[in-house]
Formats: sequence, C-alpha cells, structure tokens
Amino acid sequence: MPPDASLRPPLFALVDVNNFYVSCERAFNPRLANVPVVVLSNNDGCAVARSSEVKALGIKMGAPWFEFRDLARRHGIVALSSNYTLYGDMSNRVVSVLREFSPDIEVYSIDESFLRVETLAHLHGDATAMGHLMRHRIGRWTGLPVCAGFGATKTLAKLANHLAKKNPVFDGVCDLSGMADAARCGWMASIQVGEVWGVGRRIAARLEAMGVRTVLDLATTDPKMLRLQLGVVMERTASELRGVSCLELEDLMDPRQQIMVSRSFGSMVRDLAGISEAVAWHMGRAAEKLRVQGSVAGAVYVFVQTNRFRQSDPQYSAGVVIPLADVSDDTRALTGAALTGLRHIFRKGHDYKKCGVMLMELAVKAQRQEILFDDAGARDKAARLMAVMDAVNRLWGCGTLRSGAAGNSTHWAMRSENRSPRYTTQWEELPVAH
DNA sequence: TCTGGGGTCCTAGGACCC
DNA sequence: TCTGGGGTCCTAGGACCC
Repeated sequence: MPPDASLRPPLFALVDVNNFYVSCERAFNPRLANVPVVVLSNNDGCAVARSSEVKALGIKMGAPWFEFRDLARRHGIVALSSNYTLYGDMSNRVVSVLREFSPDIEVYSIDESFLRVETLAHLHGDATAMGHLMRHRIGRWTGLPVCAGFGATKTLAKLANHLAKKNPVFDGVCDLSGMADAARCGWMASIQVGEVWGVGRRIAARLEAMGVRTVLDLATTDPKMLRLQLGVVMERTASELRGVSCLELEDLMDPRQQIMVSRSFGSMVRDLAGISEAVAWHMGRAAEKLRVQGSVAGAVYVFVQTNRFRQSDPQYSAGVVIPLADVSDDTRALTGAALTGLRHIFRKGHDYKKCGVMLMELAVKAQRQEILFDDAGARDKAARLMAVMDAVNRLWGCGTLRSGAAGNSTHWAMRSENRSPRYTTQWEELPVAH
C-alpha cells in the first residue's frame, strides 16, 4: 500500500441494477419470480424493461406492446404499467447503500451509479471483493440484484459492468483494472464496438466502415484520425479505453439546465381546451421540479404534435419559445406563458397525440437580478403559496393541489392499466404480510 | 385501436462586429 | 476590374445516454 493514497491511479466502479423496473416489481411480488415479466412505458406503449425470460423470447427493448401482445398471451408474459413512484424510491435506497461504500458518487441514472474507489477498495481486500460485498448488501437490504464493473476510467468501468452481466464466469463482478494486459485485451477483442459507452448506432456503422469492429480495435485506432473523422468525443472515448481518464464524476449539485415535461395523450385530442389542460398540468410538474432545484426560468417552450405513426393523417408539429419579462418559478406565471404560446401554435382540425413544456434559461434563484418596479411583497406571497402547494403535493401525491387551468377532466390522461401498488411511499398501499 | 420520456454535449453555419 | 479576415455569439440539429 503506498503511503500517500493520492498517488493511486483512478479507479471507477459502475454499479447498476439488473432489469431495474422488473426487479423492483419482483422485490414486492414473489409470484413474479421465474416468470417472464415486462414493464411498459407510459401509456402502456412499449417495453422499457424485460426480465431475462422475456429477452429470451426475442422481445426487443422499445418493442410496441400491441405488436407482441399475442406472443405475450401465448407465453404467459406478465405485462405491468410503469410505476415510477416505486422505482424512484427503490433507486434512492440503492444509492444510500452505495454511499456507504464511497462518498464520491455520481448517480448517473435511475438504476446506475459511478463511484470513485481507488482509496477504498483495498479496505475490502480488492475491487472484486468490494463488488461482491456491494452485491450482497444491496441484495439483502433492498431485494434488488446488481452487477459491478471496475476500471481505470468511467468508460472501462462501464465495459467491465457489461462483462459482469454477460459472462457468468464473473459472477456479477468484473475488475478490468486488476486484470493482466493480455486478458483485458482478450476480452476487449471479444466485444463489438457498438457496446462501448458513447458509441451509438450511427457511429458504430461509421467505425465498422473504417474497419474498426471490436472494442480493442477502437482502443488501438490512431487518435488523430478519430478526432478528424468523428470528433473530439470519440477521441476521448478511445483514450478512456486505453486507460487514460478523461471523464470525471459529475457534480451532483449542478442544477439541470432545462426541465421538460411531456406526455402522449391516452387518446387523441382535437380541441384547444383539452390540450390547454394538459399543458397546464405538465407545467405544474415542471415548475415543481424547478423549485426543488432552487432555480428560476427565463423562458418557456411549449409544443404540440400529431401522431407521427399515422402517416395517413395530416401531420402537424409546432413549438414556440415564450421569453418571460421577469424570471420566475411561479406555476401561475409559467402556465400563463405556456398557454399564450399554445394559442399561437394551435391549429384546428388536427388529431393531437402529444404536447409538452420545457423550462429554459434556468438560473439559480438566489442570484436573481433585481428589476425595476419590483414588488417584493407580492413575490413573497407567491413564494409562500408555491411552498404550500409543493408540500401538499409531496404528501398527497402530485397534482392534488394544482392550478385551475389544469382542469378536472382526464380524457387526455395516459393509460396505465396494470400498475402495481406504490408499496413504499403510500400508507394505503403498503404490502401486507399474512 | 394500440408506438415513452427526459436529458447532455458538440458542431456547423449564420449574424454581427471591428 | 477589383470585393479581407478573424473573432464571438447564438441557434439548430445531430449524436449520444438512460
């Protein structure tokens, strides 16, 4: 062990939950174990999480539900609507376990986190032992199965995680940094370049046209040429594959730069009134997110779309940015702006399928510029009203207290026909042990 | 009948300025 | 006839991620 821990080269871990949404459902419903389970997107539109049994049946990520519904019936697939309240809470539980392994953590998505562990892995013996302890502890404390990958860079940790998941020989934990060079190269030569984090479908096709087929090929391609042909991002990815760390953990405290809320309608909407309600509802959610991160918005974007899959229908899609005279986090002001924009872009005679809002030009509220004719009293009153609204909605569920513009009708609301109970966040829906 | 939602970063090109 | 060049800022669009 070197005397100065800061001399250790970086070591990243990537821990993620296998088939996250499906695993959350199984954690509370033992009857789902060992049967094929799929979780559907909003509106019960397409598959967003699949158990291994479902993957084995050849159902792809994103497959439309109506296309495999018959197949599902024949094979006894259990199809569940997504339950984001449950998944969000389970995600927090996993993160709190991981935080005990390293305070240096980036929650990358709802089901995966990066950790810096070079000064901590040896406390458990080595990285592999640390990974197994993570697996065991998260399994015991949350009921969720995870895999762990370790590498000298984030991209290598991602790759290691991929190996851990696909190759039973690793038993869910793979440490590429602790591997002999020859072994690491062997594994890298066995994986297609498209599996690399940052290489999507387009880039993969271009790389293959250049003769770069495997991960090892990419790692050994001339960086100058990569930069010239594919840009600085791919050059960085290749460096990361060679063990040169270019990507740091992202700061968790950084507020989002834009906030979007949009949904497809459960069924088509034709009238301005219906869309107005949906826009107001979405803005209520967006403004809530805005206040949680302590920001204000300088502009509002609102958009509407017809159903792009119904090519026989006349298509229409439009959006508009409404700048605000003064930055705001007040649901009423933001909704007013969005509805003004909506009236500008709405055209009669279309069957609308989707609408949404985006909050832009976000700034930290505490740094807000004072403007002329500022009414501090009114602003204080507005802040208190918003605080009450947020508190009520946290307690009773979102949308309990909302602006009148969001209305009471639900004909535009999304379908969610088979959602499991919110086991962990609603008293009435707690699981009961018999 | 039925096809999700929410983000980030980079680049190219135009507008504008001196 | 001859018609610069470099910098900055902004935006739209493309690519990626989950």
